[in-house]
Amino acid sequence: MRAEEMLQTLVAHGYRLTEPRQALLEVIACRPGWFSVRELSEDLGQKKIRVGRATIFRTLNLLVDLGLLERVRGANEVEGYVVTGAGEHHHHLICSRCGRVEELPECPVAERLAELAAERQFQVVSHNLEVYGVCIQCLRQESLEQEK
Amino acid sequence: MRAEEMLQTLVAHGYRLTEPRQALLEVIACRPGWFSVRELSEDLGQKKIRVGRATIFRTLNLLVDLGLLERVRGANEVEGYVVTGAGEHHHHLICSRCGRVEELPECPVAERLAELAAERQFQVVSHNLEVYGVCIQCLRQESLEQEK
DNA sequence: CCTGCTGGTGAGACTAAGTATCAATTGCTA
DNA sequence: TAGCAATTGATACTTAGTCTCACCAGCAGG
Repeated sequence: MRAEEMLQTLVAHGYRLTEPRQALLEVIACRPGWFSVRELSEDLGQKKIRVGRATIFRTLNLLVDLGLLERVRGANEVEGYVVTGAGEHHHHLICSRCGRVEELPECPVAERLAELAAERQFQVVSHNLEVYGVCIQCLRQESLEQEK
Repeated sequence: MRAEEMLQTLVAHGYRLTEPRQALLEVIACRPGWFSVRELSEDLGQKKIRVGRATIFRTLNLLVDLGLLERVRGANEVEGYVVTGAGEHHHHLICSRCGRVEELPECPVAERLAELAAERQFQVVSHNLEVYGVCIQCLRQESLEQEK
């Protein structure tokens, strides 16, 4: 998702189009997959843009609320975020090697979960699925290295 | 799971049976469901038992490694832990009201996830599912309160 | 029962995420 | 272009979690 689009969404929800927000969105849009707040700060630092810590978190929360971002615990157990198309329900395949994130086109839980929850009379409000593994690119690279 | 059993597991794996570990396990065993480190510390404080921060985290990590505990992000987005029967694969229904945790008897993801991942040539190593909602007890209580 | 080796502990400093406060600033609208 | 409300940044704070290092205590072997 491009920075432009995210800005549009902000404006559409009545939020102001400020300098720090633009800077943040640009940096976020450049990140291919999962990122931590630390990485974000570093990116900003490299671009010589100063944005206060508080603003970073405020903006991240905003984006999460709007469904543009999602909080995801990375493979290394570190908290971070992932850009998501829009507010729809979805899950991710997270590569433990490169941190890249692929979106799952459908929810592999929905059906069976509904049944199980009904059995136990548990009212499901939401759920959260994170899948860890190795993506095809990293698998290939690995087998190349082993050939040497 | 009782504190005794957890101690047995520790010993069976060659770990020593120390004072702080016993104290921690007892407090953990008393917790019905999800708990944060903060709650744990408070419980220890109330019982007038002093255990160093480092030891708490060491022990928690140990228990996670042994599969007796699991790290779970609570409904309020706070990190915490949950006691799990043993090292097997399982998931949880987490009640956002009372924090109680029910174990799911089967994994509602396994089948469909395997298919989806195969399609995209992603090698799944592990996955993590957390389900949030309201448990039957809290639902009942709620409807009682509304009747008034 | 005692002793020593080694695993375990606690204090404390450190990293990092995330929140709260509040005065100063800046988008936007009229 | 003036003004108001939304936004910002500095700063201090909370909590999770790690690391180090000197000290301590389980437990095995005598």
